[in-house]
Amino acid sequence: MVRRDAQRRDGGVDLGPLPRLTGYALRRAQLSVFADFIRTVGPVGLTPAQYSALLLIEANPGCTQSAIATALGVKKANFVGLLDALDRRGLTRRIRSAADRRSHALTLTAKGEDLLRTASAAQQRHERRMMARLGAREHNCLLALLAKLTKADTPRADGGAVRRTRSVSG
Amino acid sequence: MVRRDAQRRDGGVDLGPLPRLTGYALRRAQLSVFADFIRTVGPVGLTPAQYSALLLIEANPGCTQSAIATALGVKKANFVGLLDALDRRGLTRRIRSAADRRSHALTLTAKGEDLLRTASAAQQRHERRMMARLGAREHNCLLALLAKLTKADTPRADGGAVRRTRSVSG
DNA sequence: TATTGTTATACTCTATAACTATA
DNA sequence: TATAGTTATAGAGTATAACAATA
Repeated sequence: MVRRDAQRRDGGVDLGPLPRLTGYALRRAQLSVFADFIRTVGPVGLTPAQYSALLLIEANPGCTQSAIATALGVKKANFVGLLDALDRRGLTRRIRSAADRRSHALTLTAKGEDLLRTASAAQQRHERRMMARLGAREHNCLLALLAKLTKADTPRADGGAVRRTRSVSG
Repeated sequence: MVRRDAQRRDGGVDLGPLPRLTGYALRRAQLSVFADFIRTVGPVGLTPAQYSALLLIEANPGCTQSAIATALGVKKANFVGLLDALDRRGLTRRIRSAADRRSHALTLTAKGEDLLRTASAAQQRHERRMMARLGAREHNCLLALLAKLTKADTPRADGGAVRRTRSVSG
């Protein structure tokens, strides 16, 4: 019963140890799930990043740009353009804070709330499809494992401070 | 016992339903795992993409560029630069195929095999650390779930053919 | 001095089209 | 006519530095 499991193939090529590497398996799964998300929620007019930004603004009305950006794991500098696009479409609004006039209080407009509702309906169809790939119990198990895997590290975006990550190019 | 689980916070902001979205949880976990990979294997001189390319070439000596690129889920056009970098460093070699003179047979050089061995030692330290975050049994479970989640879809890179994915910008 | 939002910039990834040389 | 490798290019995503306004 010696199962040759280093023999998994993809279009005729031996994948070797690749499918057993945690990072590689995560990357493939993530791309697969995002592809379905984009097919399902994309037609509403939102990318995954935009959808998650709207969700966070809805859950934290009046919150600051930096706070949302950090929670999303996005640099504040890169969050500006993302917000600009939502603002331009009249989905969100930036309001100068009275307490601290450097910062913006973010809110959804009525139009933003409407679109978010539509997007969330699509998102739920997507989510149900992902759950169907695994079954409810195993899907729940997956989410727990992913949270556990993430918890240990993940000091990302601006809030992260000291972590260096020095990219290796070439 | 009504657990308010829409109340998970990150630096003072309510994450709402975000942590329960499969795609979002996958993205965060993947970034966390890749960050550890880069810290551990990066100093050897390989990115995750380069490491996986070397693994595939080692497992399929003489294989064609398109075959490797497709198996990795990379467009053949984008694989050229990746291979160029490895070739320039003397880790891989492209040999014109005698049978079909359009294609290249890819192989590792002795230097490439050496570096891959060093990288794999580092990769195993990384992998053990990821396993330690979950425990051996649960880590195994995670890999099984990810494979199941990926299997259903994933028609990526050049081989994918008809799939469109139309990106949503703005 | 430090922080918020911003601009500018650069580097990586990814996607598409078009070319060449072979088939 | 189709395929393998290549080039060029454009779009996202992400990283850093620096600036104005405000604290």
